[in-house]
Amino acid sequence: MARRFRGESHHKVDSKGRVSIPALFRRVLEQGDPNFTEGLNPELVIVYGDHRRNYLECYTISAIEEVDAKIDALPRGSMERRMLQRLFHGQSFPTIVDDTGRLVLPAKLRRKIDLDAEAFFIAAGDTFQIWKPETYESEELAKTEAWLDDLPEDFDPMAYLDQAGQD
Amino acid sequence: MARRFRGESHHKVDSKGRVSIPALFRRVLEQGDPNFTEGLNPELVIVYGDHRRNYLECYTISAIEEVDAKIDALPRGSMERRMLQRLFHGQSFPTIVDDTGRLVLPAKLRRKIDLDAEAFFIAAGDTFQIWKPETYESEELAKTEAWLDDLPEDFDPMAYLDQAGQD
DNA sequence: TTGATTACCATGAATTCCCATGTAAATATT
DNA sequence: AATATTTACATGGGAATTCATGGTAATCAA
Repeated sequence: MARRFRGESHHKVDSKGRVSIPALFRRVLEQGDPNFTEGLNPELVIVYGDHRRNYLECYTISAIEEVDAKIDALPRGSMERRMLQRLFHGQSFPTIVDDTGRLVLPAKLRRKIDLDAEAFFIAAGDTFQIWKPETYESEELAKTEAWLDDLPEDFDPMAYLDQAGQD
Repeated sequence: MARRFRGESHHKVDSKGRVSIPALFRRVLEQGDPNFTEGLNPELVIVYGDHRRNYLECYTISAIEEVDAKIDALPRGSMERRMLQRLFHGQSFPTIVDDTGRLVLPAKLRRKIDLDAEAFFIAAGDTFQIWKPETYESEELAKTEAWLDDLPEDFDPMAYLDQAGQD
């Protein structure tokens, strides 16, 4: 298993769409790019999805290559394959970290998630996500709260950990 | 695996059939043309298929060479071989990117997919497709919706990714 | 010779490149 | 331990380049 992203933070987005990538995430992007060498800048792929998705999901090169391999393994012409191709090949944007550790988000992507002066970064396993802070707060947190509310008062989410391997 | 096409975008088609190729796609076409050198323009092959296909599928030179090799490997005189030859050799159009990064689509090809003032480009695996925007939306998206409707409310298409390796 | 195709030139907008600065964090030095 | 130095980070600005698109002239084809 490759190195994981961890952490969350806020960063300014300037008028050209430039936004700093959390420094810790940069280290992971570097390790996840087979072509990366000291002095160079790592590449990555931003998957933005269809209108229902309101955040950007960022993949390291090796993470996206794993996905590509899985898609290639699906039968040609199958609906599953078409769907996943549309998402990962069509609705995505390949890019590279710049010399100052920033990402440039094209206007199209910013508009899609309604991003303006500030972006929220949060790790999610072997990818990380970029949200408009307000969206994240209202949408994601609300979802989590609602979910926790359905559980017994003293329920400990850690319980799920042990369940995981057994399915 | 060669560099993949990634992304989607809309471009104007002028009265002469000229249409800009997404800049990122051009880089892939360049890398996929064994004869390409700095200063030159890459070649590519557009497969348009029979009357049932309503989009154009564009191959890099190396991608089409792979296809050709596979066809050559089929037994002479076999139906499979004849079918594939008709599609890839007969119903296709070899061309070249022009100096300004555009493709010139002959009237015949435009008519075939009923293309007029605007074209939609979308990456799909190691090729990219050119659609009339309206066709793409109605046809592709409708198909998707119908398909999603058959699935459980909260189903995540991503689940197919994990399934993929196991079949 | 007339409609179509190809080659050249032009331009505004978007994107990339290069350089600059303040500040926080890490390391070295008395 | 306290202070000085260096290094890494986050952010900003302007110049240079690339892109998408349109137009006109030259070349073909029949």
